[in-house]
Amino acid sequence: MRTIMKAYISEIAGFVSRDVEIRGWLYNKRSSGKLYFLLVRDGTGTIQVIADKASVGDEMFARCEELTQESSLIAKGTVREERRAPGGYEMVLSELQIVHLSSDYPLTPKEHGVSFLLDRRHLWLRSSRQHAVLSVRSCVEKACRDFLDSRGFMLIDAPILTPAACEGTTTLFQTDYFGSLAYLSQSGQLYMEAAAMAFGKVYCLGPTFRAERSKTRRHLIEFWMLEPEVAFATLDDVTTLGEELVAFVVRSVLEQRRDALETLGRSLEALEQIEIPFPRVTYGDAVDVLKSKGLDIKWGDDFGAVEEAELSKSYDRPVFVRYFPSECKAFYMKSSPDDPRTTLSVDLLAPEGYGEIIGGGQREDSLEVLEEKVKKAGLPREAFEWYLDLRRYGSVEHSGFGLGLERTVAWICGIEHVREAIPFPRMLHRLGP
RNA sequence: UCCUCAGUAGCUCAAUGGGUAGAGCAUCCGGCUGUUAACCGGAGGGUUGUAGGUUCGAGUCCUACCUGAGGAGCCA
Repeated sequence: MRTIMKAYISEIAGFVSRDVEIRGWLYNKRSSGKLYFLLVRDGTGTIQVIADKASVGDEMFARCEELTQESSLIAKGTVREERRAPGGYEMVLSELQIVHLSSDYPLTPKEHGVSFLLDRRHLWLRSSRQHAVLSVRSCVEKACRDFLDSRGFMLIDAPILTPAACEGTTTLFQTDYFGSLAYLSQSGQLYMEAAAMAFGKVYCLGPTFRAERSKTRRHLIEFWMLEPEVAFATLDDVTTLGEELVAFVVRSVLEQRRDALETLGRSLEALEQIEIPFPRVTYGDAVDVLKSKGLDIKWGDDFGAVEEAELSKSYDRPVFVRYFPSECKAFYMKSSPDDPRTTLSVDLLAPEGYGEIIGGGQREDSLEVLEEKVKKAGLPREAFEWYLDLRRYGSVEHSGFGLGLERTVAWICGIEHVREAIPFPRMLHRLGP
């Protein structure tokens, strides 16, 4: 018996007229009398496998009949180009082995509700849309890392268990740490500031946790952030960095995951417009614009979902809003030298109403001013002594930002809710599977 | 935490003004030689989220609770 080459479906075009073996799961099947059309997926793609009763024989044809949705199988056959087949290629079956017979697979090829699907997220991942979204996520993470690595940044992994709040304002998950309290990190930023003083240009990419009772399409309890931090960098430097990063990420997805975007029905034109430079407005100007549009907002208010959506609607690409009032931003933001009411801060709002995907700015580098800000924010000084040290031993101006991975993926994919942009979402009232 | 909406078959939904609970998909049986969420015929499948109330009679009306979804605030 001759050996047959194993192939992945994504590479099937290179095997035309050859006999190959594919290993995967039955996505769906259709029959037409003496024919079976098996839609097989192997994680890299899907292909139609055709079984002709006359040529495969009664016994193998009966095995096709026996196959249920999501049964695992090994199929051997000849690859050919076929216009009538989805994807343009199909495999003419010559041998079929059922690895495991699935029964009563809960996700039928028809519609399901969100709650039902989320309860079965471990199975939902197998569907083509989820496959597409998560392949974009994988591409976004790689593009982020490639971009920063190519610019000489060092990856510094931030701790998850921390002794205190990074930004005392938001709620933290608490856990026991051998008799004392520890908290799950809500940002790696403070540690990145320390690392920037050691390595110059650094970033972290990892999960963060917010124990906020948020319940919107833009919120997760556990989400991932990319946080670059650069020594000797100003607000302008880091604005430009964010702009080039986002443009690079979008371009990478367009180049490498076009098929996924098409599966999702994403408008490619909207993404192709994402080119630098992105518009930059000041917080003050943004408030004036919003007022002129009739929104009820005054100087000093932070932007809500309505304000963000209204602002981003005016542009066909992401827009930077800078110089927010200090009351809207965290204690470590450096005040503007020419207007102490405002901070050297920057948010990036994604278009099409997807809201804030970047938040950052220039950090306070004066020991005295930072001590005062820690005090004013009502934070426990002891927990921040190490952070204050960074201003005692060779303090320099430095800046950075956090990019929300799921919001970025949701925007690029054009999906409604961030919960689909992460493999296993943790949300208010949902911890599992 | 607040506001709005919804819980009926495994899933997605329907059921006039209160009068015997219905369809598609899935499952099982039968048919079809190029299907595209295939199609056609047949079968099984229900304590209508829970508890109470009104009524001759409640999926439908009332009260409370539970669960979920959408949104707000906060933020990425």
